[in-house]
Amino acid sequence: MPKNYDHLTVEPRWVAQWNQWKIYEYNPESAAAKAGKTYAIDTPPPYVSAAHLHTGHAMSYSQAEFVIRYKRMRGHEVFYPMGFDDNGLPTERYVEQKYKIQKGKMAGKDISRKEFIDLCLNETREGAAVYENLWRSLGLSVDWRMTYSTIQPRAVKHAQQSFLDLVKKGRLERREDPILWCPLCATSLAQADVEAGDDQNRPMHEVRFPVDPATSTTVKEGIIETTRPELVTACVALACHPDDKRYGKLKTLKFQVPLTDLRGELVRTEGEGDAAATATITYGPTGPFRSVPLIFDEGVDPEFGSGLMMVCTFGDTEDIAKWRNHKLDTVLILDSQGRMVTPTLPELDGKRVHVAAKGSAVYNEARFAAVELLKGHGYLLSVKDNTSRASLHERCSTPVEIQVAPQWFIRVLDLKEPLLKRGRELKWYPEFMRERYEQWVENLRWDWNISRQRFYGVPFPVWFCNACQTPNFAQIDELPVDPLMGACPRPCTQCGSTDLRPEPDVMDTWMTSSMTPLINSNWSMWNDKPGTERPIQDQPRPVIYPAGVRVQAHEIIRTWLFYTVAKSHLHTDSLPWKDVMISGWGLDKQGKKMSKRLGNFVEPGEIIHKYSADALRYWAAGASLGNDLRFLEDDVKGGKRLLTKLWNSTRFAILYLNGWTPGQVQETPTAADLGVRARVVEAALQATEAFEGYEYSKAVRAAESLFWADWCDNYLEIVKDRFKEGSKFTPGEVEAARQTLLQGTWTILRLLAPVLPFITEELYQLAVKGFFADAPLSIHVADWPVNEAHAVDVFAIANPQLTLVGSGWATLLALVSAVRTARTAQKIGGGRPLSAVHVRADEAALAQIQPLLKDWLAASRAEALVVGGDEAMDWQEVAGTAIAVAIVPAPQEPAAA
RNA sequence: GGGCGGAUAGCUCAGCGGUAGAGCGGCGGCUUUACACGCCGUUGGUCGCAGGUUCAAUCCCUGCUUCGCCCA
Repeated sequence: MPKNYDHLTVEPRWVAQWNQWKIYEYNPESAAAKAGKTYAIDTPPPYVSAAHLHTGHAMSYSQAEFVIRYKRMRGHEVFYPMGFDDNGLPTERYVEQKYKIQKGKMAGKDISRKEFIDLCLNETREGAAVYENLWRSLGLSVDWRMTYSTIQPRAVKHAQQSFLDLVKKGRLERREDPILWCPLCATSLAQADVEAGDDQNRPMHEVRFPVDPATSTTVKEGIIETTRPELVTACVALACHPDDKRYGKLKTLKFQVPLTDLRGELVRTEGEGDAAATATITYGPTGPFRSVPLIFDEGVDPEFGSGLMMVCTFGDTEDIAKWRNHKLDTVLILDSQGRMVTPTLPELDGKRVHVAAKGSAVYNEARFAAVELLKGHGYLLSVKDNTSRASLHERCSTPVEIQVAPQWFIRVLDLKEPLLKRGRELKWYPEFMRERYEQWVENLRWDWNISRQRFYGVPFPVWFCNACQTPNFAQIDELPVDPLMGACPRPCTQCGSTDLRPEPDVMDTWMTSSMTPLINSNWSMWNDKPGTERPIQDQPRPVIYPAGVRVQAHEIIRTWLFYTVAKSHLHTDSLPWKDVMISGWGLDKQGKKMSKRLGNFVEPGEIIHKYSADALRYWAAGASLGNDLRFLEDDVKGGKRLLTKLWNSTRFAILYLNGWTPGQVQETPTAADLGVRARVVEAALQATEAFEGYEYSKAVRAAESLFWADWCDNYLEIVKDRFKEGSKFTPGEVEAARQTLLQGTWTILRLLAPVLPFITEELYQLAVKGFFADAPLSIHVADWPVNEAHAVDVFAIANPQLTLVGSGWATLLALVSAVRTARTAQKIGGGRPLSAVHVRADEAALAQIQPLLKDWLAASRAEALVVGGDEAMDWQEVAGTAIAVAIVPAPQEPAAA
C-alpha cells in the first residue's frame, strides 16, 4: 500500500470502475427484487438552467445518498434515478437574463417562440452536463440510464395524460377568475409561487372620497387609508363594519371616486430638428364622477382609520372576497405587463407598477404618478410611513398583482380533508415537518392554477372550437402532442366545425415535477400491452410505485411535496411514497442560507479537488436530520483527517495480515479482542438503528467514535505488543489478534461506506477483499455488517463478569488510561518501557481485572505487575473503580556512544 | 398576528428525567517504526430568563426574552 492516500487519482478511478461494473444499475430480475425488496428514491430534479450549484446542493444530495447506499447494503434492489427540471418559468427567466431577452426581443430583434425554446433546450443540455459531472464526482450512486428531464417526451406525456385524466375525473375547470399575476413575467401564478417580501416602508395614504351629493346632504366625505393609491380609480365600493355607528344608518350612501371626473388627453406634437417628439396633456371639461356604493362587511376593522375601507378590483384577496360576496362591479386598470390603463388620466396612463419611480425609494412609477394626481386635486390628506411586506413572485421577486384571465384550474380546495389524511399516512422524518404540510393545506385559498402565459413548458393537449368555443382534448394514445405545432386531428366534438385553435398557454412546471414518482414508474405506460420492445427508460415499472422515500428540503413542502401528494391521490388513490426525509439548508459561515444570488456560496468542485468528495460528504453528514448546516472548511478538514486515519490504520492492519492464512491456528482471543469485538457489534447496531430512522448523522457518529476512540487509540495500541519480538502472547492469541484486525477493519469500512464511498472501496479492495473467498465485487454491494450470523459469532459479547466499569473493555480502557495519566504526570514518554505497574485494590477488584492483566501490561509496555506498593508513589485512581495504579519506569538505556 | 424549530464549553454542534458530551480551539507533554493530517494528558459550562410538576429537571409543563424559518 502506498504511504499516502491520493484522492485525486483514487476517486475518479472508482467513478469509472463502478460505472463499468454497473453496480448501481437497477435490476428488476435480481433476487432482492423478486423477494419484494425494491427500494425507489425520489430526489429533487434541480433547475439545471440556473447553473447555481453550490455546496448546499452537494450537501442535500449527499444526505439522501447516504441512506440509499445503506439500503443497497441492506440487500434492497435500489432504484435511484437523477432528474432534471428543465421546463417552465425558471428556465425561461434564466435564458431571458442570460441573453438579455425582453418581451420577445433579443438585441432589439424579434425572437420567435421556436428560437426561444431552442435557447432554453440548449441551456438545459449544458446545465445538465455540469450537474451530472458534479454528481458523478461526488460519488452519487445514480443509475444514469434512468435519468429523466421534465421537458423530455416521456415527462410531457405524463403531464398531459395527467391533465386528461383529471378532466375525465371532473377535477379540471377552465374559469375566468381573478388570479395571482406577475407583471414582469406577464403570467398568472399559483399560490405556491408567491412568497412574502422583506419588511419595507410602504406608505399609508389617507384619501378623501367625496360623498355623492345625491345620496346625502349631511355627510360630505369618507376617508380611507391605502398603501395602493394607484388603484383608487379601480375602486368599486367603500366598505364598513355593519355595527359601525358612524355609517350604520347610511345604507344608500354613495361615494365619488376621486379623479374619475377628469377627462385628460395626451396631445403629441412632432418636434423639429434635434427636438424629440414632445407630448402635452390637456384637460377638457370634467365629466361626472363614477360613484360607488357603501357596503357593510364583517371583514372590515372598525378600529382601523376612519372605519372605511376601499374595495378595488383588485388589490388583494380581501378585495376579491368582498367583490364576490357583494357582487360588485369590475374595473380593471392594469394590463398584463403591469401598466396602468387610465386613458383619461394621461399622467398615470402606461406607468408601471413593478418599476421603481425615478428618485424615489418607496414608490413605483404608477404610485408616484397617482400620488401626484391625488395631491394636485386635493384628495390626498396625508402620507404616513408604514411597514409591511409585499407578496412577491418567488422567481423574480416582483410584487404580484391580481388579474382576470381564463385559466385552467385543478380543484383542490374541496380536497383539504383527504389531503390532510394523506399527510398523516405519510411517515415524516423528522416528524415535526408534517406541521409545515398541515398548515399549508389548511391555509389553501386558491385552487391550483396550472396555466402559464409563457412559451417554454408542457403544452395543453387542447384545441378550442372557434365556432362554439368547446375545448377539444387530445386522445391519450396521441400523447405527447403540441397543439401549437399541429392542427386538431378531429372536427369539434360539439358542433363538427373544423375551425379550431390551440390553447396558447403552457402548464405550470409543477404540473410535471409533481409526477416524478409516476414518471419513474412510467405510470402512463402501466396499461400498455406487454411484450413490446422498448428502451429501459420506457418500461412500465409499477413495482417501484409508491416509492420508498422522497428526500427534499423543507422550503418546498408546500410546492413539490404538496403537489406530488395531490397528484398521486387523484391519479392512483395512494401516497406517492412511504416515507419522506426532509433535509435542511447549507448555510454560509455566518449562518445565512447559501445561494448563488447572494454570492455567499462555496463551489463544491473546488472543495472536492482540495479535500476529496469523501471529505465533503463527511461534512454533509454532520447535519442532524432536518437541520441546516453551516459550511465550515474546518469540518471538511476533519473529514480529510478521518480519511488519513482510515488509510493509516488499515496500513497498520495490513502490516500484520500480509501473507497470513486465516484459520490455520485455533484462535484464543484475549479480553481485548473480545471487548473490542463487542464494541464493534454495539456500534454497528447503533448505526443500523440510526439509518433505519434516516438519522445518517447519528450513524456516522457511532461509526466514527468506534473507529477513532476504540479501534485506533486503544485496540491497535493494545494489540501492537502481540506482533513484537519476544511477545508473551501465544500463537492462538496472535491468531485472534489477526482475526480481530481483519474483521474489525472490514466492519468499520462497511459502516463508513455509505458516507465515504471512495476510500472505503479503495481500502476494501487493497486490504480486505483478498481474505475472503466469496468476497463481493465492491464494498457497496457487500452485506451491511449487522444481523449476520457469523458476525454475532465472531464478535460475541463476552466476559459478563468483567463489569467494573460497565464492561471488560471499558475497564481495560480505564486501566490503560490510568497508566497513561501516570506517565504524563511523571513525564515518562509513551515509548519508554516500565519495569513495573503497581496496583492497589481489594481482592474482589483484583479478581475482576485478572483476565485483563495480560493485555493491560502489554499495552502499558510493562514487564511486571506488582500488587501493593509504597504510599509515597504517585498513585493514579482508575476511573470508576476502587483501584489505584502507580508506575516504575525501566532504567534508561545508556545512550549509544 | 398564527405555526414550527433553535438558544448547552471560546467556536460549531450532540445529548433531552438520575451529579454535562464531541469536534475544533487553548494549555502542557511525547519523534512511541500505522498516522506529527499523529499520540497522551489537561483546561473550558448556575445547559437563554422566571415560575411550576417531580425524591430528582439541560431534558416535562407555563410564561417571557431572543434568533431563524413557514404562513397570514
